[in-house]
Amino acid sequence: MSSPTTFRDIKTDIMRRIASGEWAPGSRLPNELDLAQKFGAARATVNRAMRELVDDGIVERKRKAGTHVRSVPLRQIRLHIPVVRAEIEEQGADYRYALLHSNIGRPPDWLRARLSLRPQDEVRHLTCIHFADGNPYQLEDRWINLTATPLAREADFSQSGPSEWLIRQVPFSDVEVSFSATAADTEQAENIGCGKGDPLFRIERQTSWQHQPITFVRLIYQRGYRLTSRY
Amino acid sequence: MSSPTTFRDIKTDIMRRIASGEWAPGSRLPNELDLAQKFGAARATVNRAMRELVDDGIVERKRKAGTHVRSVPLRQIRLHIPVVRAEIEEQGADYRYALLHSNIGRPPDWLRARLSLRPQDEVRHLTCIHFADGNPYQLEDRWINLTATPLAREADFSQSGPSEWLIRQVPFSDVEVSFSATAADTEQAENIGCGKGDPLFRIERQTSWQHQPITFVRLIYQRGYRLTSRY
DNA sequence: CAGTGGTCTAGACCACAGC
DNA sequence: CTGTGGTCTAGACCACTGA
Repeated sequence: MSSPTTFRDIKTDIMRRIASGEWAPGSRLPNELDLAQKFGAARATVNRAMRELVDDGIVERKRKAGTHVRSVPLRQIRLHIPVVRAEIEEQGADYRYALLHSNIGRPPDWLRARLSLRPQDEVRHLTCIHFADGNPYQLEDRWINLTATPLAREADFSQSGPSEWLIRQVPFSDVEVSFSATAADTEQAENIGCGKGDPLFRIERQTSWQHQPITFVRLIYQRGYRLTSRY
Repeated sequence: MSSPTTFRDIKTDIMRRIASGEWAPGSRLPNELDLAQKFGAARATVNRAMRELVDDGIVERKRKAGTHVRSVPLRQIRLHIPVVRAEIEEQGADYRYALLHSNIGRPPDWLRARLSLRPQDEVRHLTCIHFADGNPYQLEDRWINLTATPLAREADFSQSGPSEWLIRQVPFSDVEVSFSATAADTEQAENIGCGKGDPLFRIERQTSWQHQPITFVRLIYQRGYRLTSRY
């Protein structure tokens, strides 16, 4: 008697059949009960395999309609956005942080629109630099909604960055992130040590939690930075 | 009699306790059996909730050691890298494609090193433009390993791009992707219609399948492009 | 060695949505 | 209306790994 069929076996076999063309894009797979009999497994085991295939963007499922191979496989990656301190220390470099500027006030219009802030909301605005081995690595331009996180009004960001503080205050959040390229303006060029107009990699991220806007941040990386991921 | 506790209920409750500080970062959660009793659910239900929490980067689990709240929550996103045709058409714009250049030969050294190609391997090199409403949207610089995908030697890429062809030939793959900013060189500036030295968003992606290198591609986007995602 | 998570089974009820 | 996936249960065996 051989060991029982695992959900991994089933997943692999189904992927093989899809790759081989036996189950073409758009075609319908047998239902769970039939597959369970075919593989000699319980329906729950087949179900787990199928859920992972959905998760991987390989098939789509609908009640009654059944399971279909996606006609265009969904190209998706799991991107880990590193916390800058950890990223630098993992490279074996020395991490240092500096707060350039901090103030509290009414948000500018573009920010109010972007975060859907109300007229009475105040924000704390911070600009910081993160260094690796003494060289500028990342500029952080951070806005925190004080209505959502009132403790940020008095928090001390002179020794460590607002990211690390926020992640403790708000462990989960809904996030919208965007990646782009930008040209260094005069101030950025000076702070990060590159020429004016040099291409810099930029991440913008706004987070909210339970429909309340928390923070917006713009991260500018040193010249030549790459954000890399495998999947 | 109320309806049974769902894995979602359990997940939500655990997240609430973590957010409230009841289960602090680094602390150990009760084991599955205890949680199952506490929630009045089967162990399998608790297990599913916990597996999702692992997946979301909120907890870590090890046999015997138990389940611990991650001390630094893992910031990860699910990034959907759009197929350029779909991306353009979803914006309601007209998609057009042009092949600029195609040839077959030995790979340059940097590519051989990057993809771990063997001395006898040949590659097909293609450069293409993707247009949105007549404007250059993306430049594609594509290298295909002909040993892995011999059909690419004769394939016709004059009407549609190699991405769409490859995705049909190789539905799954292991991928390494990187995002960065680059300055437009003379040729890129001309092709994409921007100034030389302008900052451009770049994606580089190399894919393999079953330890065999398939392709390397460098995508350069029009000025001002943003890759955006929610999670 | 023993506690913990990893997984499978067989059966059940249910919700949704195509037919 | 009925087929299909979505989920829960109770129980079992096993594999890893920390104490």
